[in-house]
Amino acid sequence: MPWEKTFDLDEATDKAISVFWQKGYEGTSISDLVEGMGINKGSLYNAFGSKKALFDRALLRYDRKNRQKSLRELEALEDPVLAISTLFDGLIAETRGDTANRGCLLVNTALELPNQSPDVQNMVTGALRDFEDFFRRLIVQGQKRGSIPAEVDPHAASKSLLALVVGLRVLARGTYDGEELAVLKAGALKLIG
Amino acid sequence: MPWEKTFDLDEATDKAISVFWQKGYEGTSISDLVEGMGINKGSLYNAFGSKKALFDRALLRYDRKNRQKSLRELEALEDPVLAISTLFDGLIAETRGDTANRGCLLVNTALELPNQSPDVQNMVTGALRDFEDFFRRLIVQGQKRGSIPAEVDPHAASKSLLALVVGLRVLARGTYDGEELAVLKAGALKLIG
DNA sequence: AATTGTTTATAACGATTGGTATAAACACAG
DNA sequence: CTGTGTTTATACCAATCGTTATAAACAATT
Repeated sequence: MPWEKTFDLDEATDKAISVFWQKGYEGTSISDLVEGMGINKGSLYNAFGSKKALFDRALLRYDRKNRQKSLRELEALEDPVLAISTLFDGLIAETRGDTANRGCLLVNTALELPNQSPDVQNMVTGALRDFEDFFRRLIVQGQKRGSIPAEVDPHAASKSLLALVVGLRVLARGTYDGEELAVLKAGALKLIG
Repeated sequence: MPWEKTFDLDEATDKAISVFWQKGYEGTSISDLVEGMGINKGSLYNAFGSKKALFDRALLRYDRKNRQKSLRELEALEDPVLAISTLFDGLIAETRGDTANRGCLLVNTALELPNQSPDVQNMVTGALRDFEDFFRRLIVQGQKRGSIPAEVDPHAASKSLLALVVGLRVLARGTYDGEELAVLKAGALKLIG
């Protein structure tokens, strides 16, 4: 048995994420990927098969490492209002550090949805519905504990919060700066207060 | 003086809008435009100069015919809460009729902002800030008339409303259907109530 | 009918697209 | 040292990209 791979697939995927994130799927060429990932074109096709397959893998990994991880940590706070407040603080802090205005790969992809493959469509819609469920669970929990008024409709409020997050991500790509986005947190809290 | 043009520039631009709207700027090829606009490639370049120039013109016209027109009509209602309520009704009705999930050309472009030309960047950010100003004027007006509580912060609420609209437009591209988007109206009214 | 400028169709431009092929360089196992 | 299989570099593929050029068909004014 000879030599079993040399570069790390996940590391290479992380670099691919970075490229897709900046340029979008359509706007990214194989040359961009070869340059950004630091591997040869032959290795890329040998390891990942195609541009589309690489994007699928990159998007899946991005979602797991970012959205899923964050939501898990926030839910572990066991304090719904604090979780939502902290979520927005995090989004705003992330935007402040995002000098290239990359926004969120998931939301960027959500806007290209009709032109994406079914695999990608399912991943994106699944992630967004998962996000909405997260908000709904928090609201119900908060109402049980009395920190969120019973008049709040969990289904309506969770969808509104998701729309607010998505809107924030879009506006972060060049329209609003960190200071302007910060006021959206007040809007989020108003939706559950 | 000979023959002064045969096809209508604005009509042709409308058809170009339709193509860009469905496929995005990057995803639209000259062939797509020639086919969709029903004119020859030579005529296209003679009349519009370049793909980029055509997109500039298309985006400008789209904004004027849609966003600017709608906001003007809503402001003429002279009833801030009704105006915002009607705005969301309109967005939801538009989404229901949008079987191709085209969303909003302006928001679609806003998400591609960092990769767009300065002209386009300025047009998009200008339009979004104009949208925010529209909300702020309505809120101030509503507070004067007593239909909107004085505790509402016009600057924060107007930005939150804009984010909600933008989020709605993104989620309309394949994640939520008309019925699900309808609940966002309640969220908007809560932000000013 | 001659002039003028737009239309069309068609061909071509160089550059780039996503993807494949090839062969030498290389790293490990036996 | 000999396999085995990955890496690299390089060349290549047909197709498409945005754009320009050409020449015939056409519509209007003079």
